[in-house]
Formats: sequence, C-alpha cells, structure tokens
Amino acid sequence: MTQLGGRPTPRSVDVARVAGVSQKTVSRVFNNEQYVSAAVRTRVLEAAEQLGYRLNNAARALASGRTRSIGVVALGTALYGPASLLVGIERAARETGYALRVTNTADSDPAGVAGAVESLLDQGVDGIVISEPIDEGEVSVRVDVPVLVYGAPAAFAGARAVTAGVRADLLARAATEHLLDLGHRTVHHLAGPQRWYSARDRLEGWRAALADRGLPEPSVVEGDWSAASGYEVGRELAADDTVTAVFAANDDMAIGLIRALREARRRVPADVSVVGFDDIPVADFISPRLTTVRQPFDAVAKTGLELLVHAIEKPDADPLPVSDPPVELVVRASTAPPPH
Amino acid sequence: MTQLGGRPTPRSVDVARVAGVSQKTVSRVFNNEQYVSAAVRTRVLEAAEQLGYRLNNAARALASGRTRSIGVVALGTALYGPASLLVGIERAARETGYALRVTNTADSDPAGVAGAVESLLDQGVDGIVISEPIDEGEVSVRVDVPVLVYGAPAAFAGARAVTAGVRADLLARAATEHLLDLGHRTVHHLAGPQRWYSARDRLEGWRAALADRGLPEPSVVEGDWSAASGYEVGRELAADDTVTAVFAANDDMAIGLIRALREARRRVPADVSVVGFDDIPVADFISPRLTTVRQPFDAVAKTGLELLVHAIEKPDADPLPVSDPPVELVVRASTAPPPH
DNA sequence: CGTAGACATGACTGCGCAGTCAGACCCGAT
DNA sequence: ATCGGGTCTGACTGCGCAGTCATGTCTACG
Repeated sequence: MTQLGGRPTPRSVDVARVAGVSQKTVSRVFNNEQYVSAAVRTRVLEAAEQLGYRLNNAARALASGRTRSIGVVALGTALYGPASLLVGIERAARETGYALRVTNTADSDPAGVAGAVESLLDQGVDGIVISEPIDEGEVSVRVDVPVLVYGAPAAFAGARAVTAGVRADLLARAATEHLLDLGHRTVHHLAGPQRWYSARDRLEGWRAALADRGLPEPSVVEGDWSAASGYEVGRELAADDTVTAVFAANDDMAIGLIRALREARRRVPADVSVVGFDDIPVADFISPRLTTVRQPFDAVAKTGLELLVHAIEKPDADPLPVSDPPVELVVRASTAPPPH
Repeated sequence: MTQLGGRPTPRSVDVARVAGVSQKTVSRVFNNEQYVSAAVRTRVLEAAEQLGYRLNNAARALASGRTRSIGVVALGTALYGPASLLVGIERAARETGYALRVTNTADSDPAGVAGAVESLLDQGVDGIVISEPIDEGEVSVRVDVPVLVYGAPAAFAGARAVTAGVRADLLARAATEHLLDLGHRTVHHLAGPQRWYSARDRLEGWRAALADRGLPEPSVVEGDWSAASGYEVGRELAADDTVTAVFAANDDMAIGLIRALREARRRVPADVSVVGFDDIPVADFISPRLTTVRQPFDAVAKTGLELLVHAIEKPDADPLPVSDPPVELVVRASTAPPPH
C-alpha cells in the first residue's frame, strides 16, 4: 500500500522523509515561512519535485481555517457586461493568489442571490463577490466573511461589505451630456431592467445630466438588456417624432432600437442620435458605427478584488482608499446634431 | 469561548449535543445516508437549523477524499461562444451537485492550459473541464482525475479523458450547404484562429461540404474571432469579384466582414451572401439580419458534465453513450442566391 | 420460540496539514 | 565567560468530518 504498484499520492510526511526533515519543515517551505535555511528549502523542494508532491488543500484549509478561495455570485448570462466583469475578476483573482468558486443565480432560481451566497458559504470561501447585483428586496443571509458588491449599495450584506466603484452613473451622464452638447433639446432613455442596480445607476446618471441643465425629464422606456427588447420598446420611441436623441442602457438594446428606428424610416443619426453603453466588440462594425461609453472592467475588477482581499486579510485595518475609474466616451457615427 | 459573546461557528458535535445524538448520526443526516429514523433526522435538522450549522467542506473533503468540486479551465474572454459555454457548464454543474472552480488561461499566459490544470489540481478537484481548447502542442500534465474536453481530441489528457460533442463541423457543414443550395458556385471561408480546435472543426465542416459536391476549395483567410479581424481580412475577400458567398467562423467576424464588403460597395446579400456562426443575440437586429447557425450550448454543456460526473463517480463503468446535438440553421437576410 | 436479517445508532479513529511551543544553535554585546 | 536575541528545526496536537466496526433493536419466518 505504500511501495508497490500504483503508489498513493504523496503527503508532506513522505516529502519530509525523503528530504530528511520533519513534516513541519515541509509545511514551512510550502508556506514560504521565514526561518528555513536555503539548504533545507532546496532539499525539500527537490524531494517534493521528485515525488510529485502536491499540497492537499482540504487539509490545509481544515488546519488553518482559511480556504484561500473567493466565491463569485455570477449571473448565468453571456451578456457582455457581466461576462467581461467575470473575466476581469478571474484575472484579478489570479494575481491575488485566491482561487475562485463560481455560482450562478439563474433568473428562474427562486433562491436568487441569497441561495447562491448560501451555497458559496457551504462550500467554504474566505470572501464573496457579488458580480452584478439585482435588487431582490429583503435579502438576509448571515454572512461572516467580507462581501464585495460591484456597483450596488452594500445593503445586501452585513457590516463587512465593501463596494467597488463601477460608477455607471458617471458614464451615463457623459453619454447624455454628449447628446446634449450636440444640441439636442432633450435626451430619451431606453433603460435597463430596474431591478438591476447597474440599470438604476445608468438611469440616475441620465437624470442628473438633464437636471443639471434644468431640462424636463421625458418618460422612460424599459427593456431587459436584450436587443430584442430594445427593438420592442424602441418602436414606441421610433413612433414619437419629438424623439431626436436616445441614450440606451446597453449596446444590445441600442442595436435593437436602431432597427426599430430604421423600420420607422427614421435615419440614424440624421433624424435620431443613439448612444449605447458597454462598447461591445461589434459596436465599431455595425451600421451606423455605434457611439457608446466603455466600462473599464479590468480595472474595476482589480481594485474591487484588492479591496476584498484587504478586508479578508486585515479585517481590522481601515478600508483602502478608492478612486473612481476613468470615464471613456467613444464617439462614432450614431450621433449627430439634431435635424432642422 | 463556547458560550459567551460571539459564539464560534457550530460543529457537527454541537448539533449532535443539541439533538441528543452522536456526531456520526449528524454526519449521516447531512449525507442523506440510509438507516436514520425519521424522528432522529428531524431532530438533527432542527438542531442544525437552530444553531445555524453549516457542514465544513474542508473537513468533509479531507475525511472523504472527495472535494465534490469540478475545475473549469476557461479562456479569459468574453467571446459569446466561450462565455455561453461557461454559463451552460455552471448551470449543469448546479444540477449535479458539484461546485465549480474556475481558472483562466490568458492568451498571454505562458503556462497555458497546463498551468491552469496544475493550478486546479493544486486546489483539489474531482474532475476537470477544458472549455474551449487550444492546441498548444505537447501538453503533458500528470492528471489523476477525469478530464472533459469540449470539442477537441482527447489527446490533451491521459487515459481518463472524455469528449463532449459540440460537433462544430456539422454546423459548419450545414452553413456551407445552405449557401451551395442557394446556387453559389463555391463558398469562401473566413476561418477562426487555427490553434483553436473549434476553428479547425468549422474549417473541416466547410471543407467536407465542398468536397461532397466535388467543388474546388478556395483559399482560406483567417481571423482571430474579433469583428476587427473580420473586417481586416474581409477586405481581401471584398476585393475579389469571384467571391459571392462566405461562411464566417463566427458572427463577430461576419459582422466585420459585412462592413468590409459594404465599404467595397458590395451589397449583402445581393452581391455577396454571408453566413455566421453562433447566433449572437444581436444577429437578428443588425443590417442585414444575419443568417447563422446556433450551437446548443446548454445541451452540450449538460451532456458533457453528465459524462464527467459519470467518469468521476463510476470510474470503472462503461462510458455513457452520447448522441450528437441537433444542428440548427437560422436563415435570415444575409444570404440570397448569387447575382446574375 | 429461536434465529437470520434488516434497521438504527454510537465509539473510535484517521484524513494531511498548520499552530503552538520547546528546544538547539549561532552571533554579538556585555 | 555570560547573556540576550535572532535563527532554525522538530514533537506534539487538533482542525471537523466520514469510514469502519461493533452493538443493539426490531421484524419475519421456519
């Protein structure tokens, strides 16, 4: 059972035996603790290499009380925004040395975010990231690890929640101001589903831009992020002659809207200007090339994770200072001054 | 330390004490073992509820030798295909009861897939999914868990590898045949990066469709999946008057290609027909509405995970039989009979 | 009425590691 | 020579659970 045939996976004691040290010293080497002589370190690493030793994470977690992993509540959608944020989170997590456990909240899932968080806690995580939060009313889960909520009030979680600044409101504001600066008398808004905090932020930014200039607020239409919904509710906007500029809460809906406008024989941008949100990769190649704002997903993901890791490792320290990510408006061919 | 103040998180012994049973019986209840009386089960569950007990996964993994988690090697990209597949995998994993650990292989990452696999093994997983494999030449990692490779020869992994049938070749074939059926004398191919197995499959399917009808094979241009690359290499196709039909290896590149054609004053579909691949959500809303083929990501992800879980839990049993997923061609407005 | 078998529970143990503490050794300063 | 502190190492232990085996109880059936 120890020597012949298919050998069992080696333990740290095996490495210790080969290296001629104690098991504890092997542990020291693998945890990069100080006070291990260079000679011993080398011997241990060689022995480990020779045996194909791999630290057992379960045992490590049990002994140390830390899992070295972070749970992510994702959305179960291939939408560009959420998917990009998830990618950014993964990238950022790599750098921090934490592994990632990912769970979805399907729309259909009645348990929702609370259920996903529960399941992550069951799995054992040192921290939790809620990627694209949706307002589900009262969500109360007893969470005893730090929680990072991207772009939503930390109301979700208890005392140990931190928020990373997506600042969709600033981007929405820039998009709206771009249209106003072109001379449009007002800007309509094709909003995202208002259960999403990010959709609310975009609406708020649009609202603030109008308010700044003392402009009345046209009525809002709401889609579900999909191009199909943009097309559906876009027909309403297309039928309204007073509409000359629309800020859509994401690029997909903007594309649906443009189709609706086209079918209503309204030219973009000659008759109606459209600004999207996200700068999806095809935005620069459709007709007309779409003016939009870009979210710095990687930067946001990274600073967010830094906050979270800080909260995990130094629970008593002050929170890290954060600066707002830059606002990037990408002006292309779907916006122009109003007609007349 | 046990009673006053911030109480520690409860253990199974605590539950046992409250329920008046042994720790082992608590374990039995939480593992749904047989031979626990209904009364005891209820008492245990109530005690657990009351204490807010949560099974400690690390301890469980250590004691049982199973982590109940599956590692996913993802691509670190928000491309629609890979992102959708990942979503499908997450959904499917939920049903199987396995947790998901996700790692990326960034393009820039020299360690590549092998590094990602290593890192998953370090974390401890019962099985591994390689989501969108790229040929990286000789990849040799000693893997002692089953590996599921989507749409690539199992050459990647050792004896315990299984493959799930994306069958991109069949879809590519259907796309090509659609164009031929419309009367085109030949079909050009805007290929994906050939290091990706899925790009190769699409090329193979296209090639097979041409070969079936004894048609010569036009030269292939290759992009990198992005709309930008589709535009770049698309200009070459656009400049060639003999091109009347193009099968693009994904929708993004098709969109870039359409822009290139438009700029070359070639109408789509009147002069040139274009078929994409993926059916991204905006495909139905751009101009012209894009004809494309759709991959059944959810179904593929699900059957794949079933295979993997089967391999994990019944290592000695025969592999499950698999049937090819259906081929779905979505005909819209970017294809038409050839000019003249 | 005795016994085989199904059912139900508990005592004991070890999974593989990191935390704790106790040394042993070394150096420079007294 | 003596001491204090920094450096290096090992013995012992316990993290919280599931595996194993022993034990006890309750049927069913000859």
